[in-house]
Amino acid sequence: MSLKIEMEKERNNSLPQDLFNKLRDDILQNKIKTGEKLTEQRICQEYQVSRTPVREAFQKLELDGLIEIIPNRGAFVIGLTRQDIEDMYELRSAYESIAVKWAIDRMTPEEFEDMQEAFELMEFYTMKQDPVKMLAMNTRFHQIIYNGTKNRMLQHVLTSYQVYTKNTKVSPEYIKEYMDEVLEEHRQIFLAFQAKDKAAASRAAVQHMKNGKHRAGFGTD
Amino acid sequence: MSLKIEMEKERNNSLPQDLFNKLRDDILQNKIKTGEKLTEQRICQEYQVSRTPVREAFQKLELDGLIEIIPNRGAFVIGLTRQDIEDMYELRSAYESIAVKWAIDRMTPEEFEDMQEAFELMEFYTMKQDPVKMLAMNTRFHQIIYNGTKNRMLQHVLTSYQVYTKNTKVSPEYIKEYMDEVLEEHRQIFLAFQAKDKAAASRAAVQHMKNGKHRAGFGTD
DNA sequence: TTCCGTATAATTGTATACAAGATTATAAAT
DNA sequence: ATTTATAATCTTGTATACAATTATACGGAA
Repeated sequence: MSLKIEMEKERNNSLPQDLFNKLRDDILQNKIKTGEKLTEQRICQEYQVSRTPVREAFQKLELDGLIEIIPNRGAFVIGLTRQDIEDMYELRSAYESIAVKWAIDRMTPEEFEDMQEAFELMEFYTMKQDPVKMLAMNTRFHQIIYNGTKNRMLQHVLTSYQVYTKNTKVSPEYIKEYMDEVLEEHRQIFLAFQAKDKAAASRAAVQHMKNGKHRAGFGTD
Repeated sequence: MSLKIEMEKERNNSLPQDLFNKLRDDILQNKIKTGEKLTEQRICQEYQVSRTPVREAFQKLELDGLIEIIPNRGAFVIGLTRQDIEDMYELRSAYESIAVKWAIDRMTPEEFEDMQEAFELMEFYTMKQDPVKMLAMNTRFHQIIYNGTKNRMLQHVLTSYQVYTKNTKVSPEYIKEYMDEVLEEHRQIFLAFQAKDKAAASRAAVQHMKNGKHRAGFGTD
């Protein structure tokens, strides 16, 4: 099965973790539909593994709110509604605001250098008009901030939102038109970090989320 | 074993779910120390179950950030530092603020009635000086708000913070002194809900968190 | 046909078995 | 005594087996 081969390429994690990641992406990308039942056996055959790791992945999916496990009945997919995604931008915005403030105080010099490098690469790939690599650096830029907060709960939730957002987003081609805009928003965040200006960083992060929501096709409520 | 008997009393959930809840509480209450290795066999013997449900519970604990599973090595407890708890109050505050605003718009009349009842019972148990039942109603009051937001992600995160806070808190006897104060803070929130005043509800919720942090022995940063 | 009950099949829940990797103990060599 | 190599033991990772519950199919009665 193609899915299995695809997965084997990048097997640094445990089997349950990989299954979790794959199933999560499939649910977020609507390859697996809302309400659908995830039969253990089907997943087993699809990935050529036994029920044990599949069940362990299911437990994680349940805690992540992507499926509901009804005892003795099975696992049912819970998708994201338009409202869920719209809400998520507001939740993420609140946490991004806190994150930049904490990161400015708690980040190590090494992490700041990483951030600078990530930003400069964003500039580079914007210039080269390479949306895929630009997006990868975008993800990295934010991830460095999350790690800089030194708070596991915040890191986890924001990373989760990042994955959700990425998977429900539009094509790289569409992004191409907005690359300059996105770069400028990150520049504002980066400059605020350089100046260690927490208020400015917070404003820039919130604005970035607001614009991101708009770019993803959601009104500014 | 006493733990098993204790657990059997309230077995409406699945076995992995019960194990998850029990282990989470034990970690938060520091009965299981930070850094300690959770051997599957030990948990199996303690609860008289096989490794399968134990491993499934471990997966959930890992996603919740309470343990770290190192492949082929085992599960190691990650505790909460004082800084983690202090941070949590700020994270929770930001979400409580959003929650009351959403709940005011999205709550059903039935949910509002439940909220009113929960508040009135808080008044009653404050009068009766019963801190345990007062605290139970406190939990219920907030839970009604969370459900009122109609957003699963927010519900999940806030419920999680609630569990964390509850388990790291001081004794009911200590709470007794603050019952009137706590009641008044909830009255402010409730009145704002009655008036559907989102700004006032947000202010009241944030103030409630700020005071709660102080009562738990954490300076107002 | 429609409804209901029973029997059969399918699926989930839990326990156990086996394989692979990690840890510890033992013994030999320096 | 210390160190290193090797073997035994223990722990985890995965698969399978068995038990319990649920879903489905079949057949008879109204």
